Amino acid sequence: MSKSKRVTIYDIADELGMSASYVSRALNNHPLVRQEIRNRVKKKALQLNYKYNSHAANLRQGSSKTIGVVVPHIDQSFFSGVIAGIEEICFQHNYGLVICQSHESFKQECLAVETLIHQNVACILISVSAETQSYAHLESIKQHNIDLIQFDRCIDKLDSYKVLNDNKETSFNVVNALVEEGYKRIAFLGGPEHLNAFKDRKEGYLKAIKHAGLSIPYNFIVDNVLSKDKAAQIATELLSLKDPPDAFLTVSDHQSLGVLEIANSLGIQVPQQLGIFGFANEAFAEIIQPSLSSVDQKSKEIGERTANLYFKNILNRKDNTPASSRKEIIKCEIIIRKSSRKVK
Amino acid sequence: MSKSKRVTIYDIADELGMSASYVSRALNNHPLVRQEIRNRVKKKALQLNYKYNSHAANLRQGSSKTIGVVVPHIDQSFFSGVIAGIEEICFQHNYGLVICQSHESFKQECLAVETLIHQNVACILISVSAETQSYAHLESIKQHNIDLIQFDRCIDKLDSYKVLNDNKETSFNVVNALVEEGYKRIAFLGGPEHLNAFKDRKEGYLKAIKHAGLSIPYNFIVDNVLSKDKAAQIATELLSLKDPPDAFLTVSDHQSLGVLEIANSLGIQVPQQLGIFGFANEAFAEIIQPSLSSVDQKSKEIGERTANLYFKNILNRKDNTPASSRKEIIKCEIIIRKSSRKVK
DNA sequence: ATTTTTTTGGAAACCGATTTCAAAAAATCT
DNA sequence: AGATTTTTTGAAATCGGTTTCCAAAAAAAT
Repeated sequence: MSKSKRVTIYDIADELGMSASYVSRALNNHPLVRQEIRNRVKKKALQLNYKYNSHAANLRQGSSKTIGVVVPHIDQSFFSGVIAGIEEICFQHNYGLVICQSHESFKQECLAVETLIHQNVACILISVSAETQSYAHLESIKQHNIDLIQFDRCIDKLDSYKVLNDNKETSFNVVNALVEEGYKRIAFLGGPEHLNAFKDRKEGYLKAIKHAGLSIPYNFIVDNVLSKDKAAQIATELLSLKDPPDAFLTVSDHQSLGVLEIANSLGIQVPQQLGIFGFANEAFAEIIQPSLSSVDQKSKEIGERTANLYFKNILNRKDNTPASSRKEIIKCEIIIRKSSRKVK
Repeated sequence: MSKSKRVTIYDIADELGMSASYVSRALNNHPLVRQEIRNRVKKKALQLNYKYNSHAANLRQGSSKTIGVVVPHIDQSFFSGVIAGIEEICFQHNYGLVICQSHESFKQECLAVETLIHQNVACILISVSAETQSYAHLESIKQHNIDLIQFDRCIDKLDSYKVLNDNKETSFNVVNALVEEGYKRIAFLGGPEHLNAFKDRKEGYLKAIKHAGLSIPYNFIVDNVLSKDKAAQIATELLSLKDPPDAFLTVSDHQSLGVLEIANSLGIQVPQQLGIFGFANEAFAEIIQPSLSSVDQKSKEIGERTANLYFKNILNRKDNTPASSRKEIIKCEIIIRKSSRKVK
């Protein structure tokens, strides 16, 4: 009795002297089966330690109650926050969750998508890798009758629901806040421009600069310096100019940290002489001295909204939403801390 | 031609005028099929946009190339690190990964385990919830021929592979390091004692105290104060004693942060008057001022080792390792920063 | 008492890949 | 050439729920 075979509905059927089809219906609360029988069957199932076999059901039904997620890295706080949100919603709907990392590699992203197609997931939620420029692999998802939702990092040209932060507006508002504090020479440290989130943050910045009528030297605007070290290097250069910036807006908190460290080492007072504003509201932002102003991207909410989009707008509904309105914008929260608060 | 049916091996077989069974073998590089035919079949598969159906294969084979993971929270840095490690190894072996959160709830943990059994995963990797005391649900996993590996938070009595940090030794060594720095009145802020990780850290602390021959007032040792706020509260009490502690060892960096903030507000110099040592090496540990000494738990390595245990020791092997040696210990790395370095 | 409707239940096909078993084809050996 | 071995190839069963279609039984209506 060691290699016990799996208990199936046939075993239950035998024990109760009925047919497997009836057992199936009973277990699924089918209206054609009386409550009394449902109870009897369920009791027996429990007694025999029966476990439903998803694969069998999925094979027959052609779809699985599973959602696939592809992110660049699970262990980045933004993405793990999103995933936590997705998981919660899926759990509520009794859906499973399969998670893949692309490691920012286009090739691995394609592989992940393949795997999810094989698994016959109902829907794929994806935030594309930094390398991803083409999207045949995403088109292929739809060809296989699998729904697709993009979040955070989206391919614009691809027709799908998209869940995004209001990066441009937020960036615009942040600059306005800096201007109100009295900062005038605001530098910008950006990320790779082909990712919409970073592009939008830059656009918002530029718009606000224009709106405020400030004149910013061209070399105050630097793209593609996403790491702390690169940011520190640029900060060193800019802060040793004759007319240095009096504030930095960066697209990540790590960049801001780099700037802050350089300011400290150069004896520049933050926020009095230099304002610093980050993005992402990492755990350390409120902890460091001076505390770092930043932008909360509401990662968990992004996850929840993304997953809900599937359950509310796509599932059980012919989705004829016009392409134009297939965007959900999650408002960021601007958190002003000490690093950008010059006036009391 | 809208609701196109899924392309199967039968379609490929038809097109090539051979049987489905042969196609299956060709796609799987079965030795009985010539390379030439394999190529031809694969080419046609690509051409028809054929996608393998995992469910069909899983149903037939009775096992899926999928691993299930259950953790309390995905978005805690330790666990997201572990998961990143697991994912990497699974990806290498072309295994899928299904991730569930227990949210520290016993009930949700049971549900998650159920789901994974339904999915017929090959193996479940689990770090139990804080609520989990009984383990019938974990026994049930084994009854269903699914392998089980515990990591970090383990039920000792349950027979399974276990992957753990050397919490006790590390804690012992940390206290020794504090003693060497000249700290003598070392307080301990612990976590819930029914979780082995926290229990072990306390034991290591006690052992080191004994070993160093220090006498510590009983009220310097406080259990179950895992949050920053609780730790801050206790620190306030202890630091206002006539003979306060001159160092704190805590079981998390958040606790240490609480202690640090209180020390700052009381005007107590860290590390000169008070040494602080955390656990987990959160991102903020090296960033705050003074930088926080902490313990790197090597979360990613835990994930890798846990997953590898399945692929190397369990899969394709009658696992007759004696229960005693079914433990993998991952050595922590002690990172001494400013908060505990009194002497230069 | 007969017909119609409703309820209750089961037989069998189905989903798609795998695998066993055996037959057909090719190659090798008398 | 015929017999034997080896290599290719395929038919059919299988995994376990789901679902369609149909039949029998019970209840209601005529």
